[in-house]
Amino acid sequence: MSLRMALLGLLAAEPASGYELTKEFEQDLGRYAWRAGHTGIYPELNRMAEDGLVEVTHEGARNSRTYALTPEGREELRSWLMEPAGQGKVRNEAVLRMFLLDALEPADALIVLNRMVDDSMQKITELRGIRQKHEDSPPTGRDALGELAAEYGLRQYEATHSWTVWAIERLSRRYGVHGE
Amino acid sequence: MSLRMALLGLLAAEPASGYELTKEFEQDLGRYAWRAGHTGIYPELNRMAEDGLVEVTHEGARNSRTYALTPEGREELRSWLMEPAGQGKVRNEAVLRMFLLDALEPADALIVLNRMVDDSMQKITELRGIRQKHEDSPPTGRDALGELAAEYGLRQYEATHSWTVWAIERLSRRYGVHGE
DNA sequence: CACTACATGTAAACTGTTACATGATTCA
DNA sequence: TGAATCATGTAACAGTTTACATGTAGTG
Repeated sequence: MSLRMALLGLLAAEPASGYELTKEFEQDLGRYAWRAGHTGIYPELNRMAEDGLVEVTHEGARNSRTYALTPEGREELRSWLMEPAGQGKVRNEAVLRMFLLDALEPADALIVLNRMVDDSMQKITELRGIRQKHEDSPPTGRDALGELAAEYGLRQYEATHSWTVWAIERLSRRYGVHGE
Repeated sequence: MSLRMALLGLLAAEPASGYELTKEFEQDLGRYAWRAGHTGIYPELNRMAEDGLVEVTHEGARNSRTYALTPEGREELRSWLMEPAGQGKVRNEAVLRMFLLDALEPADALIVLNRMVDDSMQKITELRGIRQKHEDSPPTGRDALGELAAEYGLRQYEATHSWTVWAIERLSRRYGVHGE
């Protein structure tokens, strides 16, 4: 159901083909929120068309079909977004790795943690650059989702970074291990 | 594969039965990292036993079986944790909802965002309480995973909270909508 | 003409969820 | 003894991923 909502959300911003939607999932959406590949997306678009949530508004070169929301599709998305969310499905491999770090020898855990510090710092720098670009020229249409995503991602990585630093301190408090 | 690693990680901290592991997934692990129910866990434990990664060390009342890691299991977990992580699988319904908020009318989006502010604030308070408890009596064994989780969750919700506040400001900048 | 990017699809395998099922032990 | 919790499982279904498959259009 969430894949369906993700597609409705993207199409709400602006009509698009399955191919374009697939690329969207390779960006921020797939990075922070929901992963999907073209083999899931194309059949789902067809089912959504059958269910009257989207319609083909244009057929272009190379057999491409541009989909747009129908009023029913827009309403379906709205009621999903408005309903109380509850816990929802969570599945994040990176976070799982963090939780299981205690299973490693302190020296090994430190290697992994240091790698995480570097990675998150790099992402933070990258996202601050993107934010600057957004400030210079505010994005519109589907790109506005990228603005939400960049701000979310930035805070996310800052949180991860701060956690990692804490975890390294915790390690050294416990075992007196010190990294560079 | 990630479910398998999650189980190995929990068993690395301390031997447990499928039932106990299931409850663990209902706590922080299922909340932030990886969701799983007993119907997935029991068959996976059996497969892992076949593969020599875990073994039954004790059979107790009510047909309960306590599993422990074998050396092979420990090595499997270690190499997974040490290998470079890449992007990994991400699937988070709550984040998806955030990204798609732009599809709503500003007034509706504001309702949802205000709900998010309240929710995240409540979680932050809750987790600060848990952290205080951990400081008073440092946890050991499998509970230490809860300490990692609580610290991670706290930073996570703080990031979410900060993002939501930003998103509300963004809305009012764009449309001049104001919430309470 | 070769290569890359565009554009869509199916089938099998794998993973995960929901519904159903069973029985043991503890506690009021 | 009835209810709650402990404890494990199977089967059908839903959802995802991987591998395979095909053809079009533009670029050097």
